[in-house]
Amino acid sequence: MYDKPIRVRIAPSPTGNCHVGTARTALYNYLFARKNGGKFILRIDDTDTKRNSIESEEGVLEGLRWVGLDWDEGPDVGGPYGPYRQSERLDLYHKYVQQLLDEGKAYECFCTPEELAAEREAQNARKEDPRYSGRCLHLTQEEKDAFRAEGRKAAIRLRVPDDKISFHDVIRGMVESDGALMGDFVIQKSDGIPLYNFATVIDDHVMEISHVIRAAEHISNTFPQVVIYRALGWELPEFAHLVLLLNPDKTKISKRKGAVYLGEFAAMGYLPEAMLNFNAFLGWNPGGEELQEILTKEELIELFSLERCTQSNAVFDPVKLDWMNGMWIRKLSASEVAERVLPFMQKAGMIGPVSEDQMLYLTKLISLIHERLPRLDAAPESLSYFYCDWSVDEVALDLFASKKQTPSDIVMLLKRTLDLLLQTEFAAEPMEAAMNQLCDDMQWKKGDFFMPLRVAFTNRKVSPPLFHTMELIGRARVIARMEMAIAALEK
RNA sequence: GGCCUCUUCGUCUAGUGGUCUAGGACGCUGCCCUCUCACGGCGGUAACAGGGGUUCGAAGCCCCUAGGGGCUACCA
Repeated sequence: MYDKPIRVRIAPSPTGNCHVGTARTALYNYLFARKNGGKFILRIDDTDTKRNSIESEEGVLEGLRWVGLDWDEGPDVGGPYGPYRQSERLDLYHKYVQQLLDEGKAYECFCTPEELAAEREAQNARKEDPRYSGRCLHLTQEEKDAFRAEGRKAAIRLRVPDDKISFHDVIRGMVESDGALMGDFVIQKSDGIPLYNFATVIDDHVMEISHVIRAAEHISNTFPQVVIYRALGWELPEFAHLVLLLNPDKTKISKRKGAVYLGEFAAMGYLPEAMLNFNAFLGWNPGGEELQEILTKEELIELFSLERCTQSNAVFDPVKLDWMNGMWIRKLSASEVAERVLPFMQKAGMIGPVSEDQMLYLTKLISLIHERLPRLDAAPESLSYFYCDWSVDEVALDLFASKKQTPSDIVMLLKRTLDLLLQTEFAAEPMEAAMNQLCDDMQWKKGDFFMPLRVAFTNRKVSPPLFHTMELIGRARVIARMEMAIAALEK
C-alpha cells in the first residue's frame, strides 16, 4: 500500500497538560500507524527554552496514556532514533546549520530584536509586507568581527530562493505559495537553539518520518519547512493537515470557552473511551449511509484512513460529547462503572476506604442509576440518599405539595403503606405486589400514589424505580424515613 | 493588509455529474413505554453561502464575490 515503512509522530511541547487538540492529532497518527503496521513515535518539541520545562513533559504523556494511546518510540520508552527530546539533539541541528553555512545557503544575522522591529514598522508604514531585508547577507568579515566585539551573537538565517513552493497534502491536494514573499528566515536563534521549523525538519527527516500528520495551523509553517528540505536536498514526507478544533462560537478552541485539557475532562467524569471516540470523529468519519458512531479503539484502527479526513474545521460540541459519554457508560458493566465512580464518591466524602462489601453495594446502586448517568461525576449527587440521612427539619415538605392531595391524604397514605411494609417481606418483588395492591384498593392513580412515597424515601422527586431503590436503602431506614415524613407533615 | 485554506441542517457529517423532493448522528420536539427521571422504540424539525458559467443534467467541475479560520516572531 505504501512503498516506504510507515513512521509517524506526535510532537507536543511540554506544557504540563495534554490539550484535546494534541490528543486528537496524536490519535490520528496512532490510528494511521496501527492500521498500516507502522511505527508511532512520540517526540518532545522543547526548543522553546523560555516556556518549556522538562518537568511539564509528564503531564502530556499522562494525558495521552489516559486516552489509551501508546507509542513505539519516545523519551520514556527509548528507541533506535533517539534521543526523543529536541533539547537533547542540539548537536545534530548544529551540524546541519553548519553544513548550510558552509554551502552558503545560510548566513549569520546580527540584527537586534529592536532593529528588526524597527524595520518591520517602517515596512508597515510604507504599506509593504513585513519581511526581512537581507541586510546581513553581505556582511564582510570585518563587520562581523565588529559586531562580535560589541558582544552581539549571530542568529542564522536561511536564504530563501524566489521560487514557487509547493507540497502535497493527503487531505488537501497540492498546496502552493511563493518563496519571493517569504524573506530569509531564522533557523537558529542567537543563543544557538534552533527554531521550531528547522528542528522539526531535521528530526522528521533523520527519524525517517514518512507522514507528517498535524493540525492545520501548521500549513503555513510547511512552506518554510519545504525550503529547508530543499536546501538540504532531502525528499519531502507526505503531509496531512487535520482540521482545527473550534469553540462553539467558531473561534479556535481555547481555554476560557470551556475545558480543553484531558485532565479537566477526566475530572468531569468523562470516560477516556468516550474522549477517544469523540475525538476520532472530529475531522474524520468512516463514511456510509447509516454510520455507526460508537466505536472502540480497535474498531477505529480498522476503519481509519487519511483519505477520509474532512477538510473544514470542526466545532467541539460538548453536548454531543455528553451523549457519547453516556453511551460509553452504558456500554460498560455495572461493576466497571462502580470502579470508575469510586474515586468520585470518595472525593465527595461519601465513601472512605473501601471494603469488598462496599464495592458490592456500590455496584448494586450503579445498576440502578446506570442508564441515568451521563457522567461519572454525577454519581455522588444521584446516590446521596443512599449514603446520607436527614433530620425531620430537613424533610422537603414542599415536594409533597399536590393539587390533588391534602397533607392529611398523604399522611394517611404513608401510614397505610407503613403498616403494609411492616408485614411484607422487605424485597423488591413482594413489596411491588403489595404496594400495587394497596394502590388499587385505595383507587389512587399510580403517579399520585408513588410520588409521595418517593419523596418520603429519597427526599426528592427523581429517583430510580421505587422498589429496588427501597430494597437498597434498607428496611430500617425506609421505615425511619417514613415515620419522619409523617412527623414532619403532621407538624 | 498579505499569504494559505475552508464553506451541506444550530453542531458533527454522508455525498466523488443523473439513484438527492439531499441520508445519518447530536440537539430540539411529538407519540409510545412508564410510579418520577432516564434508557429504549417510532415520528417530526432543520442545510447544499451568493452570483455567474460548463453540461442534456450540478451539492459535487470552473470563475467571481462574500464569510469563517490559520499563519504573518531570534514561539511551538
